[in-house]
Amino acid sequence: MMDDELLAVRVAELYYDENKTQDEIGGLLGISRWKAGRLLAQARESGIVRIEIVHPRARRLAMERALRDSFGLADAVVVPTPENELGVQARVAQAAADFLTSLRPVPRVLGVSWGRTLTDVSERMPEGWATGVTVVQINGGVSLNRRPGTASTLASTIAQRANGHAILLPSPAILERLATKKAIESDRTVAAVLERAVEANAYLYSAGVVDANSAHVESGYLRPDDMEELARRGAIGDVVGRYIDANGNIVDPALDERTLGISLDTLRSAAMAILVVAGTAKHDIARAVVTSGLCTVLITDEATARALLEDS
Amino acid sequence: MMDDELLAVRVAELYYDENKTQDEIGGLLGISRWKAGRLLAQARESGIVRIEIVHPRARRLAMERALRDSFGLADAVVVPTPENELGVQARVAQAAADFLTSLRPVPRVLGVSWGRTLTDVSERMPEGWATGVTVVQINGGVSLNRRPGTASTLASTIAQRANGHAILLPSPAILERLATKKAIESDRTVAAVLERAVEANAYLYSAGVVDANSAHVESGYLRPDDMEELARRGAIGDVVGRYIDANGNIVDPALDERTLGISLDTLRSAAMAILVVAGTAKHDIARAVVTSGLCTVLITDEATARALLEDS
DNA sequence: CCCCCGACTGCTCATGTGAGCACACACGCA
DNA sequence: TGCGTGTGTGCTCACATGAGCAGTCGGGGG
Repeated sequence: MMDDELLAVRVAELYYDENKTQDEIGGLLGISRWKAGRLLAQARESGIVRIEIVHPRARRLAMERALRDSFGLADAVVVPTPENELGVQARVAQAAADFLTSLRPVPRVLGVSWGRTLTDVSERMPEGWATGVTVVQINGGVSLNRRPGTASTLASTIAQRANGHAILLPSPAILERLATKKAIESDRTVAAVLERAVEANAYLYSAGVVDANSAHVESGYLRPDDMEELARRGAIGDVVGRYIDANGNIVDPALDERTLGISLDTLRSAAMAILVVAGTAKHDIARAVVTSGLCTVLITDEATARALLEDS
Repeated sequence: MMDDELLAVRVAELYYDENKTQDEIGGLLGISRWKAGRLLAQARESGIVRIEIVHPRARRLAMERALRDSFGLADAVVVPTPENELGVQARVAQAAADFLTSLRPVPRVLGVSWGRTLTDVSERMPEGWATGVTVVQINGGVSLNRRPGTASTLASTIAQRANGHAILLPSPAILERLATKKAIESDRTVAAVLERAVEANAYLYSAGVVDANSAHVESGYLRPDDMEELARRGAIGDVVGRYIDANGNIVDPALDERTLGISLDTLRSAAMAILVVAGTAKHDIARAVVTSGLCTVLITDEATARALLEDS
């Protein structure tokens, strides 16, 4: 066969652009119907024919399969990274909202963390996405945040749109003193929430990075030099307020003791823990979470997924 | 149906990325096999699914059809414009070479013009593209050109690779005086070539633009201020050395009289006249040629084709 | 109130398509 | 030369797919 590739191009053109049948193409190019078919398959495989699904809500199923296999996840959702690099979080948040909406069985109790990403997710939940879901906050809130109440409105929004109700955790994320934390934790109102939190059917959370403009610093729970110290100790980022290293281990036990919310072990042993994470900055923390078994479901963008798969 | 589009995306993903069968998809998404099929067709139509043939030799068959219909061409070849904008001519030249190679019936006598584009075409003709084709030069050569002999080597190359022979036109393109032109034209050697030229089965030529670094200026046939004058008179570009306006009419009859080669009417009444034209600069001259019936076959790039179709 | 119209659905049936198979041919090795 | 091997070809057959069609539903207009 002299120039197979060129012929494959002709076949692909006639098939896809002109939608001729393989038989017609065969007749037209003087080859058998089967040869045309084989050339076509070859063209698709070798990438001469590229089939692309261009839609904001489109997913990358091949990568999802790879992620599930590589990290033993129950499920994975990968959305294409948009060109402008800014809409990534929006895309991923939308994907998370879609995932929750079509999740079966519908979780009766959903544990949620807080942060910019999850706020975005909450706003994208469609009205009536489920009926009667109880949303529990799983770690301390952001009452000190400049935009007050984001943590609580986030949970409330998700709950309301499912005609359910939210159970909020009336506590800071990190306490200054261990004693205070113990005291708050044993308070009836707080303890009751935590009890519901560990019983959740599913957890939805994001992850933060060790960075001076983290929500923890912005909210005043940690100071910039605390961050530097954490980084020095090998912290990669945080999950439900708890700072971990590349292996998913707690970096600073003393600090962790003062952090109020469900434990990482609760997350690890959960039937369903959904991590929503987007953007280049979060590649490392995403890897840490995924490799240390903290999530069963990963929802992310294509670039992050590729980064995870590259060195698995 | 609440959100048809989103469903179409899911179907497309499962069909193209996961190659599930439409029946499987139906079962998976809780819709009938036929609905899945219809959604798929819809997704392709609405552009959610984009099927692209990425190959230097790929063509744009839909545009070719449109060009044939709009301008009454016998045939048209449109190649995708590459990203770098520089390889356009190479792509189009390759397409022209391919077109000639697979042209049936094989022309016994092929009339050729000269220029950068055609030189490119000649170099891309495959060895043994045909057998025994006589290649005739149809307009005056470029003996004064800095790279001497391009016009003749171009014709010779095409002829040699078809195991045929070239008939060269031993004359300048434009003569300084009408008397000289008449004299040369009536010379036996020149007249004989022109006789063969008008008998050609097919013509292959390109087009030039009215510009100070045109090959005509570079070769010394015209001066920069001649060009300005031509532009002032409404000249768009030249075809086989003859300058025309947007309607395909000769701009300067006196100049045209001094130009040696086949007439535009010969071209217009030819059974096959193949115009090879590439690049943004040549959109206008391409339009003039195509609308005034100077060619029966157009070989060009996608951007040029689009420009032609936009205001037809 | 009913009826008509259009959009949508799920079907039948003809056609298009891919997996698997037998053969043919060219090549390298004994 | 004879033999295996591997690639490429055209076939059969089962399955996937699209065109066309009748039934259904819902929303205006008489």
